[in-house]
Amino acid sequence: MTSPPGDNQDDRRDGGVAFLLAQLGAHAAAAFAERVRPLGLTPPQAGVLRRLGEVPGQSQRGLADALGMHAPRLVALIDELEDRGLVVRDRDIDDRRNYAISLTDEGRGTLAELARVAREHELAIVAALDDDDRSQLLVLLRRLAEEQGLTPGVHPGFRRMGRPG
Amino acid sequence: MTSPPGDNQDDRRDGGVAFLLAQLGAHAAAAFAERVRPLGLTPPQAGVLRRLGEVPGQSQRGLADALGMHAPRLVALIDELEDRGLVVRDRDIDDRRNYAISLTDEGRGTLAELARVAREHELAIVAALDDDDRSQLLVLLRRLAEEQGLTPGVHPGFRRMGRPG
DNA sequence: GAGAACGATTACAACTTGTAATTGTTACTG
DNA sequence: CAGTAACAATTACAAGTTGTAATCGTTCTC
Repeated sequence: MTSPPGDNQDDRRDGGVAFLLAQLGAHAAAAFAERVRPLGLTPPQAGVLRRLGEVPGQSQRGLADALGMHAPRLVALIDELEDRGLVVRDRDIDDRRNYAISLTDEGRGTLAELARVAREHELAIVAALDDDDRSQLLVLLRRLAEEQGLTPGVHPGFRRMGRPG
Repeated sequence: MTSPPGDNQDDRRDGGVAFLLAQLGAHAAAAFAERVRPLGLTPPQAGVLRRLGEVPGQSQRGLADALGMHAPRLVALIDELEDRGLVVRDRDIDDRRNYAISLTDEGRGTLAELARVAREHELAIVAALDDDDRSQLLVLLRRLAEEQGLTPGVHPGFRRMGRPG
């Protein structure tokens, strides 16, 4: 027994770490969706843009794998981003089956705004903690994520997110 | 730029607290759904049972409010739980509009299994941490949840969860 | 009593996601 | 140098879930 009778509410569902993570995670995801809505983006689209900023010229298959989503889903996302002029599809000269997806100048601008929004979002979420506590929390969460085998930057919920306003 | 020096990657999307919370939260929710599936329950149904264990004889409206879900959604959940003999609908004698929902003996048995599963789930999630770190994490997460105005025990994602196997 | 308010229910519509089949291109192989 | 297999991208389709609006019975109030 790790928890004495007095404070064994540690593993109770409404007070345990697991439930709090699920609760806070859903809240953080919803809040982020709210923040990127004014940019006309959904969280999955934001993930696509960010990934393209890191690794330009990827194929759609590569993007889909990196983001953990299915190919048909990605097609629709790219379609919308391309229609709005944020990304372009260029044929890969070596292998014309592949499309090389890249950011346009406008896409880079949106990505910059996205970075700003993400920064604000982060600050809003950790507003209750001072710098020391934030570092502490970051260390603990990263340890959990690693133990659970989660890939950095890949959000399991990229598959289901609401539309922009 | 790849990874600038120092620790300003704290607010980068793939490493910040906000993203880690969303990532871990989605993972924890999915893992919990997986664990309750053998019991033939979805997470929302598990929430209903747990709530009924705490406050028996509630009306459906009371339950819906307490769990943060819409009435029509709750009707379907109760229907299934009642068909399986886990809960019963009794008319409120004072106000016959209300149905008083209670657990059956079998429902109490399922609730006990549910508690066991939840305990295992909690331990699996925090497996990477020792007791001190768990307490520390719990304190930090509770502070975040309070700051964000989250109601203890109410999961924002109770509205969308998969079916049992 | 007559009408407004409320709980529960049903029916409906919108949305999102996963699977399967299609097309065009490249690599392998006899 | 065919001809087949494999792969990227796309399209079409089907399934499941969720939120809104209308319906029915009951209760409170004037």
